[in-house]
Amino acid sequence: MTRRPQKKPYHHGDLRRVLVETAETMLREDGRFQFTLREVARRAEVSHAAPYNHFPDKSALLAELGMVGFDRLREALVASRPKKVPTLREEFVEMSRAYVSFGVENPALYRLMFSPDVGSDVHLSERAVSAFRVLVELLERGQQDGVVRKGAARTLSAACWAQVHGITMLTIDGLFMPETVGAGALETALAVLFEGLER
Amino acid sequence: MTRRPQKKPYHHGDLRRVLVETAETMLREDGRFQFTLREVARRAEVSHAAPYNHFPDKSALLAELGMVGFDRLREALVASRPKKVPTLREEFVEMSRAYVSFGVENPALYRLMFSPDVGSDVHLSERAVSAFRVLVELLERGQQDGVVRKGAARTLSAACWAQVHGITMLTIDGLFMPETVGAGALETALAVLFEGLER
DNA sequence: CTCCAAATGTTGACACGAGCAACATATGGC
DNA sequence: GCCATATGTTGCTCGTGTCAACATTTGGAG
Repeated sequence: MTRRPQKKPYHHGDLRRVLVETAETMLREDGRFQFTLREVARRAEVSHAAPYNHFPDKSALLAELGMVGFDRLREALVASRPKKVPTLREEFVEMSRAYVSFGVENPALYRLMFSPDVGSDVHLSERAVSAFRVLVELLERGQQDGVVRKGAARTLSAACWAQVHGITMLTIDGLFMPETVGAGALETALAVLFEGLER
Repeated sequence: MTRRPQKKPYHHGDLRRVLVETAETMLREDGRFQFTLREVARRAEVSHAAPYNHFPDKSALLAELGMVGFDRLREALVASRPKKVPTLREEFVEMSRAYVSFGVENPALYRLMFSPDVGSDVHLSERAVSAFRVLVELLERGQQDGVVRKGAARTLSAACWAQVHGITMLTIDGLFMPETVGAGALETALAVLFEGLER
């Protein structure tokens, strides 16, 4: 009789996961990146200090969210490959679109992933590099097929990463809009980039 | 006798400007973007509520700083033109370097310029577009010389902007470092980009 | 010159978030 | 069964953004 499942037990049981998920939801709702630990606790129906049993401080929770974000991004990139056997260029464009879409659809999360608020967490950088590697592999295949110029694949990939990251950020900031940069700017940017990659 | 110049007069005289300059200094010192209105007031040797006579709220001061930042950036771009009559490519590379240097040398300010904390201030966007136009003009000249592919110059410029913005941001975040992206990644990225711009 | 309205500063409040400490309750290994 | 530990709670302290009430200056209008 000490346990009444319909009433909340003293111990939550899986609070850490719930906190992360709740925070994720808040990021998705907010658009703006502005959430408080206390608000997360409130939504999780837990006292304002409870999160400190699972995260040393706020930025640790943010770092966790950032890692989740990079994992998601990585998955989105991997999943972007077209079904039909595509040309490398098609594959490249699809992956780039997937990247930008991810950021535009999750602006607060995306910004968080690159925010200084998460501190310079080593694990976070590792996740970022892990997502980055998906791009490196694509370019390596392109080099084997002779479609992509010679050179260190990770260096060429960095150029691509910078390009899509820049497009994503500017779009989120409302600076990459048709009235400013013209229609079809995304397509143009990707075309310029890819043609620069060709030998 | 009501005025004693060596003692601080009740009215500051030019507080608005001092606040902006103080805040700028703090941004330069901080590296991290983390400053408070009260700290600005403290440094300006003024009461904590004094800034509210000049800015409706914190984000208004931030927006002002952002505008200053875009003006500085614009000046840096304009000043980047090499002395000797250069090829367009040289000019392009120099301007890009100047852009990235600006961001890397003023990380907190640069981040602020693209931060959601400043709100979507219309004036800020205008300043951003104004800086952006320097790039558009360069590409238009390139098109007249037949060095740059045809197409709306502002759309091609957007691709460049995204590239240098991405490089700058990733560098500030410590993700565009040699151990991750290889040595000479900046040069490679700019080469890829420029060659993509050529017809 | 005088006097008042507006501009500009100051003090003191309030609400709220981060983080810490002391305490309460559950859990799991012995 | 019992106690160390993990997990939650309550209640503080401190700092920040913002507002309201009040003080001091300044710049005209008369």
